[in-house]
Amino acid sequence: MIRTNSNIVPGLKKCNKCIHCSVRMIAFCGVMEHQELNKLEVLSRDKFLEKNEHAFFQGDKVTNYYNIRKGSLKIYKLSKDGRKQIIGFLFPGDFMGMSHEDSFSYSAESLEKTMLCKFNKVALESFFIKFPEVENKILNLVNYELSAAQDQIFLLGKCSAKERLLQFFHNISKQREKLGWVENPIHLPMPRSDIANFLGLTIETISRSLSELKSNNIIKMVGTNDIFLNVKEDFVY
Amino acid sequence: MIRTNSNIVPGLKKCNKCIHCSVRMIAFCGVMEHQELNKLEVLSRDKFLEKNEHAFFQGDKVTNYYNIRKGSLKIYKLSKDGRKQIIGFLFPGDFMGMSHEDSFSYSAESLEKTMLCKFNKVALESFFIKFPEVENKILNLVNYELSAAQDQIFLLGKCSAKERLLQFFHNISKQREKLGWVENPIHLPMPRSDIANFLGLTIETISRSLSELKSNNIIKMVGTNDIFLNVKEDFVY
DNA sequence: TTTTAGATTTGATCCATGTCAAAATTTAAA
DNA sequence: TTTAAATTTTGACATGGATCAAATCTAAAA
Repeated sequence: MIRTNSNIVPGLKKCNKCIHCSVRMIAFCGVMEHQELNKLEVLSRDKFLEKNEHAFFQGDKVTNYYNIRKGSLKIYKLSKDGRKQIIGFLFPGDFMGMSHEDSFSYSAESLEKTMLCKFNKVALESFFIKFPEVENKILNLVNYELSAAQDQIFLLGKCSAKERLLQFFHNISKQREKLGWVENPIHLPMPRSDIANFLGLTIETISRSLSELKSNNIIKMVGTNDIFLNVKEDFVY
Repeated sequence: MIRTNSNIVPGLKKCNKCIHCSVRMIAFCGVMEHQELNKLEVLSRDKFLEKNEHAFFQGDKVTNYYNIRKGSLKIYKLSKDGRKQIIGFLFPGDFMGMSHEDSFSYSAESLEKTMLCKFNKVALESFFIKFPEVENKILNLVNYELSAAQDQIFLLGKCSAKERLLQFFHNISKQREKLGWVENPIHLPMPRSDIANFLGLTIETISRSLSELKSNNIIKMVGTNDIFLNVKEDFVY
């Protein structure tokens, strides 16, 4: 049996220092030198989420920012009349919680057991003033998110159901590559209903598209949530 | 006859100082004091675009950033196989050209005669280091853009053709309000084909939806490009 | 003013995806 | 293990918006 990091629970607190953090180099903390890192570390508080637990809700006042250290979340918006649209999935290394106004414009809910670094908003913003390269890195991350959102607009505006699903899988594969995880098979931490919602489709269409991709040998499934991709190019860009 | 600002062409260069700029307070320059503003002004170069002229193309190396001073642009992405998706429209006060990588992830084309302030990328980024409140303002603007992109994802994922069109009109109305222009009637600087593309629909569907909105007295049209909105609430949020 | 090319609207038909229903599978509970 | 609940898949049918075609309308050019 292969032991994964997730099994190493005892002693976690002691190994928890930023300097040993496995996602530091892809998170905003990656721009800091070791001595600066210590000053950031004292601002950080651990926050654990059970599966399907919210980090915050749309409309809540923004008091904290978060780094995702382990696990995953969905972020979604609700309209006045109760319609829900998932606008993204977040993975280790992602920064979460910034808003252009005082309150969150979306809700954030974990897809599995998840670990966050929580920073007081005011404290972290003071930190930016002392370490402008940190704010600059955050600006770069927000620009990256904006670009991802624009890609999603393309997907919803111009792609068929099968194309949306395949692109979604490729995006998860690229995310894993960025994290240094095996790119194939990819694991889907979210149910079909979340995939459908995110891609602007229904679960039935997702299921039918999956069946077609399988019978065309474009993907291979192991169980319901692990997928091998046989096509490596992402067709859109 | 009512004289609008757009008629005042002679003497423009002389009235062109940042201090007198009509969009300064909604643009990033709005955070600067007068003496700082002079230092920014020397970095700025005027750039005029005729109708349907590109400011830059997707894939070009990013060497400049832009402020829109007058007119409007569409920004769009092209896929490998030639599909095009408009991902946004830009208006006076908007900041344009930031990217998370070296090259532009979209193209920018004017919808009408347009005036830009052009800043050398390296020079403006050096300016950020001296005036961190400017970079902070840009971060806020990018967060605003991100939020707008997320709203568009909601629109494409969950709204009917008629809802998309109505929300689009409301967004333009809000934009005008922000600029201190009359909210009603709104003027559409783009052709139907651009509206259709942006909303993930066809021109025929736009035309049919328009006809329905007219016959239900939700909008009133003057010519083909000026619209009175009778409903003031934006239904989604 | 008249002509002409382009843009917009309207009509007829089609199809990709949605909706509703039921069967099969997976996961959790007893 | 067995049972029950939830999730996923498959089937039959409906529909909103796309496609193709033609008729208007608008604005620029002659």
